[in-house]
Amino acid sequence: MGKVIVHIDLNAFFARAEEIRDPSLEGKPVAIGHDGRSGIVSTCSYAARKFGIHSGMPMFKAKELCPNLIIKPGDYRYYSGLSRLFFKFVKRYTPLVEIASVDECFADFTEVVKKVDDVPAFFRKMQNDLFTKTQLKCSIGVATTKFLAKMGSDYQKPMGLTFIRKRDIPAILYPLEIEKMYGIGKKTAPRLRSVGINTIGDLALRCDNNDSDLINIMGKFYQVIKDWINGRGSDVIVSEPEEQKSIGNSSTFYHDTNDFNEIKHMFEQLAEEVSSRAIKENKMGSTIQIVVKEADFVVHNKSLTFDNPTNDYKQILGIALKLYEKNFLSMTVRLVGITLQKLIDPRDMAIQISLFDFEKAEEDNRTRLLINELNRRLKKDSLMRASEVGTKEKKK
DNA sequence: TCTGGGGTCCTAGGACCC
DNA sequence: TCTGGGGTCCTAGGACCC
Repeated sequence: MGKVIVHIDLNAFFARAEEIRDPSLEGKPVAIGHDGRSGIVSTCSYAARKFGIHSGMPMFKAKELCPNLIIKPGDYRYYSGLSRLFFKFVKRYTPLVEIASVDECFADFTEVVKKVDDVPAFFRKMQNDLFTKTQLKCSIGVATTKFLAKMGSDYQKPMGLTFIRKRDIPAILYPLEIEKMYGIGKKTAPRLRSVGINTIGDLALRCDNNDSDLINIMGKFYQVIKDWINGRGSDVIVSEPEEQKSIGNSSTFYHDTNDFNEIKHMFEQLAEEVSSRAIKENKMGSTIQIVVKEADFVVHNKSLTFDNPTNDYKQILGIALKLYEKNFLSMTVRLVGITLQKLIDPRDMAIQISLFDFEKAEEDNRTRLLINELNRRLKKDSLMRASEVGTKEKKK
């Protein structure tokens, strides 16, 4: 018997949150996002969607489609409070809850469901209880794997409840357009269509035949997709929040610029944000990456790895500026960002050295590669000796 | 008035060594 | 002296998701 994996997705979460706070908004076209030159729609209510508005759309375009659109800037503190309520609600049913993002989670209901007679009625009640207690609306997907549960919660919105057993895959998923497949984005979808794969059903058929076009397009992801679509995907719920891998901040200029002072000022703000978040979360990183987006949207990254992890504002700023000056000076840019990577908890660190500058970091980098190398040789050497000893002892 | 900001993971090439 | 293949780390770029 397989597991019972559930995916719960809050419908139009930010927009719904605004409606909960101000019921007069209910039924009206509401969009969350910055109403500025380069603002885009983060989320919008179902009433707004009827005008053709969707997330990711430039705000000015949304206003064209719907002149009466109500625009809210987004109150993320409030949203995350509601979000915590939602997870708390789900955890009352089972501790096996994997938080996937602010408005969705997976949960393992295998044991819960064993005590239930009418399973669809049970989930319908859960959905209604969430609404009564928090006013939040959700869609629920119930399946044997995380992928199928996710596709299930996406199938009917809002307040949908969809069961996808393995035998339901052809009826439910096969007719869907290829863009509906989780993991297929706007780059891969056109490539799949160009080789005649237009629906998930087409994809499934070509997977069965180990189609070479498909393998070429998908690369390593091919096997994963094939498993997903055949109902063999992962059913493992990771309840512990995973260690964060990076802390970053980026910002788009009001106007594209090559004014170094302006850019420097932006880097100062970004470094301050990254540093304070890292300190707050008790993290230090030993790689600093800057990202630069040109006026034509071409993105460049430069990074530097060094020996002694830091979360110090001055060090982060210093490295970011050096990377910028070295690679992008005089470039006209749209956005810049700083990301701190290779995070560790400083409490796990044995040594901390405060001396720090860019040249030293670059030198450290070379030194560290050498140390890595020596370390490997040492390991190899000791292994060899161990095996030599083993041989000698055998001979005895 | 075209196109945000937070992330994660994968790939491919270069450097380096055995 | 020439050469192959395996392996790891760093870096830059890309794709995707919410």
